[in-house]
Amino acid sequence: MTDAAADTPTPPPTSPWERERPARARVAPVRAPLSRERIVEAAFIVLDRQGLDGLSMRQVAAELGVTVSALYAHVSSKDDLLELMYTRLFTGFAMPAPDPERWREQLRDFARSVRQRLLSHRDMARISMAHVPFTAELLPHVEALLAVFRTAGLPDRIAAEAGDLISTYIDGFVLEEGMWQDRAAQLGGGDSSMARPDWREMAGDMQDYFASLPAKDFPHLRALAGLMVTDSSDERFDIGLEIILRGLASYLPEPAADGGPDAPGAPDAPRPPDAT
Amino acid sequence: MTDAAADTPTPPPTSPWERERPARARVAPVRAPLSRERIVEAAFIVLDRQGLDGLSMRQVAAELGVTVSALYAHVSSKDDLLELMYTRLFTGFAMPAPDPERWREQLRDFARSVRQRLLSHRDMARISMAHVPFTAELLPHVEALLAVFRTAGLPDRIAAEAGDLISTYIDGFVLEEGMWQDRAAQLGGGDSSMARPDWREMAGDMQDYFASLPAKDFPHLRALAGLMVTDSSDERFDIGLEIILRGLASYLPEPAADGGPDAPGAPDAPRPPDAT
DNA sequence: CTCACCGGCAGAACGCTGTTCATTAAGATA
DNA sequence: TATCTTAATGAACAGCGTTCTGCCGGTGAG
Repeated sequence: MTDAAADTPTPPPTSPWERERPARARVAPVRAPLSRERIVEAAFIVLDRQGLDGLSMRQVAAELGVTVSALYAHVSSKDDLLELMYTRLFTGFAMPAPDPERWREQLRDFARSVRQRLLSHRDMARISMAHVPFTAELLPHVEALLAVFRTAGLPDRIAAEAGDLISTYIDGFVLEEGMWQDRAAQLGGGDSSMARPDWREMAGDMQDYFASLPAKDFPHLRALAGLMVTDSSDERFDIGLEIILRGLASYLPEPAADGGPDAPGAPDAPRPPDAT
Repeated sequence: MTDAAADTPTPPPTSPWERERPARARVAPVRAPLSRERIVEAAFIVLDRQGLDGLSMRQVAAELGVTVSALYAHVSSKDDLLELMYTRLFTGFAMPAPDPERWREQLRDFARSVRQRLLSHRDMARISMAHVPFTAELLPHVEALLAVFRTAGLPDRIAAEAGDLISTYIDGFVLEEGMWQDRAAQLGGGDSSMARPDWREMAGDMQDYFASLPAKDFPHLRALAGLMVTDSSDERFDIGLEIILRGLASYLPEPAADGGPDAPGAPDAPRPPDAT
């Protein structure tokens, strides 16, 4: 504070327009010491903005106002970060307590909730597809799912596959949803706010394309064009899910004459979504 | 040939040590003019050797003894090349003529054949997952699949989803197979010839891990550990497939008492793979 | 109070990627 | 023989994941 002040002249009193960063606030606002959680958080922001192909370590670092190498002090690799994002997507996910009388509804709710979580971040199904839920944080979820299957009365060999089957279905369905969405956005233009109308337009184009196929060679494709490309994917998701649930139900012993009106087990007893 | 020869002086007679390329035979042996087909072929070689992550345009070019930019005269982008590989994997795939009495067997054969094709090239399920079979070359296959569903008697809304459901299942299953295989190889060491013993060892480790979980918290996971990680994936594949087929069968009208011993339609009539 | 330490971040660098550009060599055509 | 077309080259650009070295500020010991 003596003559040393000549070497480091006291900066002029911070001018009003940059008053908001008084103490060493150039890049790192001194707060938030860059934890794993903050990195994951920033990664989700970049993911939603630029998609999985645009999710680079440099972009995540830029989102945090930090250099790339700083990330590697908390995250060992990009794969590590992706795995963190995958597990964080499903932590806190409420699993049902197994109820043998409601296992179909429980699985329906489960599947729909998983799909919603996957849809809550762009390209999340692609990330989910590349990972296996056998990490320590996600094992309880697998256990809870198995519990639903087994207490419902499914044979062990069926229960062992059912979880994979349903999870694969959800991931694959949402993945495909995202692909169509991307294709529509890319076809229409870069503006992401235009995704909606472009999607509807593209669905119409697809139906027109199917309808334009030679009737002699593609009778079934023409007949089902209106069903394969629909406005809302919710119905399609439920139908595929119902096929799986009915397949599982076929492995239950026949309800032994105690059958209430909602007795599970009979493969044709539970009402289909709307299979006229 | 007048004084213009001074501008382009005739090169000295090729010195003896570079005599081996008398007529433009340095890299391209003048034969095989680098068609799309040849590029795809080389891409498959690189894919099998280095996996999808090691499949770069430069590697493909090197495999052909050609520079990168030469590829772009025949292929518009890497995505284009991947799509070419995807469609070529399934061109020439024999689809069954729909037979209402054998639709389950036909679908089983179909699914197993598709799985074998996916397994015939490394990481092929990852490529398949990223594409939709709605290209001109693959549309007949979709049509044939729909024909099987509809002539079997499935409602249209079910038939429209069944193709996606089965395809997604196959892709997802093989994808997961490959993931475990990669993880085992990567854990054991880079030597690809060691893949087999490492896989078995890893399956044992997984089972041990499941068995070591606290019995109080993971009873079902412990009970099914031996079924979820098996030596051969063939059984598991068939079981998941059978669940789907039974689910589809549940949408058929009850067989009207004409039933032979192999009558399709009854969801519990066809024998499960081995669901004790 | 001083000094050494040490963790967390910056900056630069390496080798790789997909893609584009101008250039060149060779064959075909007139 | 002169021109045109084709196909491949080599260099370049921007970006990627990852690693290494060095700085800088806060902390505990003497």
